[in-house]
Amino acid sequence: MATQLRNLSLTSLRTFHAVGRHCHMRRAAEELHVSHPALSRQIRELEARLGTPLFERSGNRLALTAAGRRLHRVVSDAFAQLEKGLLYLDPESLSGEVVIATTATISLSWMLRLLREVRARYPEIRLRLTTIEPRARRLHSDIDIAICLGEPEAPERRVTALYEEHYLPVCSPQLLQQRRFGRPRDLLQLPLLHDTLQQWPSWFTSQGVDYEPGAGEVQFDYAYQAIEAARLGMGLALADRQEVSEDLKEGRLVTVIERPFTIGQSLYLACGRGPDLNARSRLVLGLIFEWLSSRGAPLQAGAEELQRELAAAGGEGVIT
Amino acid sequence: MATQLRNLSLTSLRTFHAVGRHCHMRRAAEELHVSHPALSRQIRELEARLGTPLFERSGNRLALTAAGRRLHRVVSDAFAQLEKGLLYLDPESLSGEVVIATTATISLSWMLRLLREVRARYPEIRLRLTTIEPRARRLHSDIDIAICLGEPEAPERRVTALYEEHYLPVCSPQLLQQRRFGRPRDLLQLPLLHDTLQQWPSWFTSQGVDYEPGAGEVQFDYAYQAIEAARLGMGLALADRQEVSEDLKEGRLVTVIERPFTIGQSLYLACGRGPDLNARSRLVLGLIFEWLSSRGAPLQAGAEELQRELAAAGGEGVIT
DNA sequence: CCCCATTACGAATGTCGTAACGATG
DNA sequence: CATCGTTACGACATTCGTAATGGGG
Repeated sequence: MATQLRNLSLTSLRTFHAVGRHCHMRRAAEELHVSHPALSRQIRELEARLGTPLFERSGNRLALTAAGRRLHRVVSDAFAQLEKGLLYLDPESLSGEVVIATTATISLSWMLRLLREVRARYPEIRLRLTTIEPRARRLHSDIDIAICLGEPEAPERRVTALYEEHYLPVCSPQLLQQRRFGRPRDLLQLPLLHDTLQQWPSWFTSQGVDYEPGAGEVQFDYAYQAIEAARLGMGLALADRQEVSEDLKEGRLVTVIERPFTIGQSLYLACGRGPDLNARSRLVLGLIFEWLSSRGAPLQAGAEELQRELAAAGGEGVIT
Repeated sequence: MATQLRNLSLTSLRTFHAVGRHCHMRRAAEELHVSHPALSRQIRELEARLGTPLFERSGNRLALTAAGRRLHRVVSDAFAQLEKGLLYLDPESLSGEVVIATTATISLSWMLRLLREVRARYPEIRLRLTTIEPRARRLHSDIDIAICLGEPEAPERRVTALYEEHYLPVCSPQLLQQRRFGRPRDLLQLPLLHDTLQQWPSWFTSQGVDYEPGAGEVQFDYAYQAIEAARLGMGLALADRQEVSEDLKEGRLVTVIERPFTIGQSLYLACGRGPDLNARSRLVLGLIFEWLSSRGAPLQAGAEELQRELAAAGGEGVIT
């Protein structure tokens, strides 16, 4: 059994790809622009190398064996992957700018890390990051991709809900030390860090606790400031899980108590429709989706649909 | 720009795979058992076909261009996939039995569906499903793979925690109708379905509600019986999210209220260690992990490690 | 002066197409 | 007897290896 790829002729795999798809030599030969006997010999050679029949010959009919089906699945996947990867090789088609707009909080929490990944893969793409206000409704026309908190008004663009924000109380592990906070009311022992969304009161209400301002509380304009303050051990911030996922993974922040809490606030993605979406933006979008899903963001149905469309149009590999 | 795979010689891709890895013709030639000039021409031909330089020649040094890095990533992934797929083609190495042991509830909730998938892919493998009690500590020696509720005592096996059970109140959508149950105590309006684990009282306690047996309650021995009763509209069952994921997806059951609740009960996987784990079992394990992760099971760290080991040893594609 | 990549040319290998064969329904 | 897959054989094309060339350090 030659299980090593190096012992195989890759042309025979390409042949097998076509023949396995049609299960019909004549048609496969037509597709490949070669004669039928050529295929027959390629297949036979491949089977000999593998030591396993790939087709069941019953009379004049061809049918894949179980091993054949397995190989065909693998070969099809691999070829599809190659085909997709070939789409965006040409630096010419990538040269140009992609303008990304998002809030200051998102840019600090994950967009910058993502852009580092984008640049490593596609250095030909010039990137520009524009900061917008959290509830911005209008988008400047030269923005290619926008990630907004709240639904923007952009009828000429494709607007997709990404995921609903899911807020967690987080703080520095030093601040928490060994203590455990089992009940929501225990959190009032620590200073709370607010931003203008003012979610702490509704969080306590949702947990059935009366909230009253306590000692050491600080009010910020933006969430990223409250999060940075939490990193510095200044108190408890209420942050979206996705926005602090890297902090949690790397231990700069810890969750204090696990309670599901949302205020119906969603992240929205706005991009050009079909032809208005250039190849560069499609690539960046593909990496955005890979980034979010590889980090467990609970993508909404519309977002997954867009992701599939992009993948079908030709995405690439996996962020490592 | 020839972005079509059919216009490329696949041997040139194989050559590129080696040369790109070494960035050194001489060493790559050694690996492929061919002469250096052969590689040089293959690469040059490939670049011509693609219309894009893949290597930057500065003096005598080779370095991948951005396009080259992208192509190399894609090609490496595709070849790795092929290589893995080739490992388990031979029906000979698969012929034999795999004995899987699990609880009655798990077998009905997802194991049978998974086995259908396994059989479709590897019909050469004979499958046997053995039912064990939820808290079984001892495993019969001819079991290849066991999925247990609670940690089994099996020092000679590799025992891995899969995920912690996460219980949800579920019922038939007909029973729920249009009503919404915002507070945990509202659930007492519906008849509760119990199994011997008796988790309803602790669920209510965890939600700060005093529980007292109400009208229409039914007590079963096993969880799968309570779940089936819930499907039939007999009342509310408390079921592990994973165990009812298919029911939720297909609308046979709906969640009544979302509250995180665990009782520290975990699913454990027991299988042979290294050499005791035959190829057949490895394949089945690979599909088990793909099944669970593609359905969003919150796998524990040890489980993901085992999954990676299996993938490295040679798994296959994705369950569709 | 050594190491490396590239080019040139004759040789070997592999692949292909045409034609004939065998089997099936 | 029409269709299909397989085998046989001569021709073509690609790829290879050896030897020679040209840059860099």
